[in-house]
Amino acid sequence: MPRKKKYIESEVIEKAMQLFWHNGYEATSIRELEKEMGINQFSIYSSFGNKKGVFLKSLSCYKEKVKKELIDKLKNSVDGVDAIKQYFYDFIAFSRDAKGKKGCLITNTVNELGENADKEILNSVLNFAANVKTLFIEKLELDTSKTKKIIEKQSNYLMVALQGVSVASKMFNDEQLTDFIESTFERL
Amino acid sequence: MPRKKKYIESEVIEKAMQLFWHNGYEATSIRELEKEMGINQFSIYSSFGNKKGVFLKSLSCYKEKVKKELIDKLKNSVDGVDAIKQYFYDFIAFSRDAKGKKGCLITNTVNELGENADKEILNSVLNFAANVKTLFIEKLELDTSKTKKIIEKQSNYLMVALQGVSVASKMFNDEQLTDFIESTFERL
DNA sequence: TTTATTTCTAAGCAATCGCTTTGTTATAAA
DNA sequence: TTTATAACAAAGCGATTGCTTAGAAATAAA
Repeated sequence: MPRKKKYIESEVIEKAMQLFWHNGYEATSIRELEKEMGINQFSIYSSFGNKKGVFLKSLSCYKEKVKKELIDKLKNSVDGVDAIKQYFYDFIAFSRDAKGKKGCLITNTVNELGENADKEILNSVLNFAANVKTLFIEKLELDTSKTKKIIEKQSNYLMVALQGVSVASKMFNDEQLTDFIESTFERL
Repeated sequence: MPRKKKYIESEVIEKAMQLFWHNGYEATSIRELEKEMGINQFSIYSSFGNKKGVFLKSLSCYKEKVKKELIDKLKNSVDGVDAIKQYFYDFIAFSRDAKGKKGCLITNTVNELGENADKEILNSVLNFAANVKTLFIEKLELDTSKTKKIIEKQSNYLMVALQGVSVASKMFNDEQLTDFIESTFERL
């Protein structure tokens, strides 16, 4: 009996995600979300509950996007360390668009909300980081000469390095980023 | 003829800086600054003009603190690369206090405000990064076997690595951070 | 003591925040 | 065609934002 929704939730969340990615969580207002998502506040709240709900869905959307555009490529590669290195370069391209340098939404969120962030948000973020690390470990294990201990150390190294690239991609130029990535992978 | 101020500007700015360091620029309200600085809004505005003015002074205060507690030690060291490595470890301790993990105020600011930040703020931030890089270069040059090109590359490498430590220090544990620092300096 | 000047407290400004409510419009089942 | 139901647009809620203003309190010079 009721009329149908004029919007598709996954489509409007993609737009919300872009806004959070550009501006961060707190700096993104419901009014801006209205405009960007193309639906009004009532629809936002009836579909997603509250601002945090929109953000959590946006985080999921971001993860899917990363999976499609970065993770799957890494997973399917037959290379080990070289594939991870390519992931770093791919991420830099991924983190940019016509509107500017956005870094990584996950890293941005940790940096903005810190350890005192809402637990659901924090879980979502940490869960993603854990997945990436697991994937790095899988790729490192392709070199069977490496011990478990070395692989653990190198995966920790790569995870922090990735955070560095995420922040640095906002302020450093391509030469500096290339220097970093090349140096990072020189001895792995 | 007039009455005297009850507060010392440098003292209240130190407290404002701590608040910005913990919570970021946007998330710090004038009301919170009032409480933390121990003076009221009128005094804040008459001394510093506006919120941005308080923040700019806070950035200067932060830089002085870093200089005293980290930079001077690095400058005075006779070591080269090892002194930089120690700087990384010192930074981690520096970035923590009883209230939590704060990262680096400069990095936090870049990550929060991005490339669209106010120009005065951006200048202040980029100027600091340039100073640190110059100092790293000086220390790298102590090894006279390194070419200019290698030193440029390694200094870029170290600057991005430092950003990584700053963000990662908020969410990673000490073992992961140590793995990162040790691995980072294996490559120099 | 008087007076000029500045700091102080405290109330108040418009604008915006996240969120809710109200009343209208559209639509699928009866 | 009627009717129940949900989506819609828009106005409005109290709270908070950065910032200003008005009046009282304090103090050094006259």
